[in-house]
Amino acid sequence: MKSFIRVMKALSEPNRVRMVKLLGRRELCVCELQHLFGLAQSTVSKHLKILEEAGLVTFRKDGLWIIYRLGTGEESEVARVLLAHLSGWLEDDPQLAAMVAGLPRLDRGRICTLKDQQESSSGIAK
Amino acid sequence: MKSFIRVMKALSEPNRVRMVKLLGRRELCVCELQHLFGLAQSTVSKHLKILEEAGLVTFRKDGLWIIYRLGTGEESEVARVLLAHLSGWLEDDPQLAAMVAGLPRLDRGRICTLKDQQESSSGIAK
DNA sequence: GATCTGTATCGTTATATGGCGATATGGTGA
DNA sequence: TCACCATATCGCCATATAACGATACAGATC
Repeated sequence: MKSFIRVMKALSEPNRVRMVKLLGRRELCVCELQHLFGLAQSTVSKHLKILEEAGLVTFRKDGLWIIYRLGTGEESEVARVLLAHLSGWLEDDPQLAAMVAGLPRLDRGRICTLKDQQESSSGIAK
Repeated sequence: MKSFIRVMKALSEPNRVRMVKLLGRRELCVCELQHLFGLAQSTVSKHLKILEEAGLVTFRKDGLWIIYRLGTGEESEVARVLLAHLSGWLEDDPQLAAMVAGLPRLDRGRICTLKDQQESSSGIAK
């Protein structure tokens, strides 16, 4: 029951669901997600931790960057099933669509390196 | 997105999930659930409302009783898919198993009619 | 109509959650 | 070693949620 609830709670928050959907397109580092969502870095990090503890995402390190990608759902059938369905669900969410549209223009090397972070007002969601 | 979140939130609370599982066995009125869970009547009613708004359960009236049963998920694919999976998931939850074991002994006419409600300490969950 | 009785709603309280800024951590490179 | 940068963690605040008791509503019975 506990692991089931963990997965359901993780997917009970719209921004977390959008993160999962985006990671279904391609892997993303924390600062890319931060720019896409227009949230504080600490907020994004916390969301990712919740998703990771639910078995929905994993990560690898690349230098200073921590790059998140979809989990395989190996540890949790619930996670596996929901990940499978999520790839088709919610494609019509406007905020998600806007972020997906912005994905190609998203250049990790350019975005995560600038220190004038106030330019992060290019954030889309909330 | 909103209806998706509604379903996920509804299934993010262990007692609500157990209610869905129990209703998968047979339909139950509010006071039967109240006795099974050992919760206040108002709490049970609120949980059922949340499940109903998510499309996971429906109800019919039988005299004074309001009898809840599983929804068909007609209105929501998310609800339909999760209801289908839930019938197999979580069968090993101890609290749920205890309630399922008590189902045969549960007699609506006997339980819901007594006014000595302090006997409701036969509640199992929490 | 008056009165039960089962259920829904309201008001309150304690805890959980999402958000932020500040700080800690840990790898990179001078 | 010493900055520096991306990320994680901490502390705080505002809102959401689960619990309860009290009350309102609605059907049944007298």
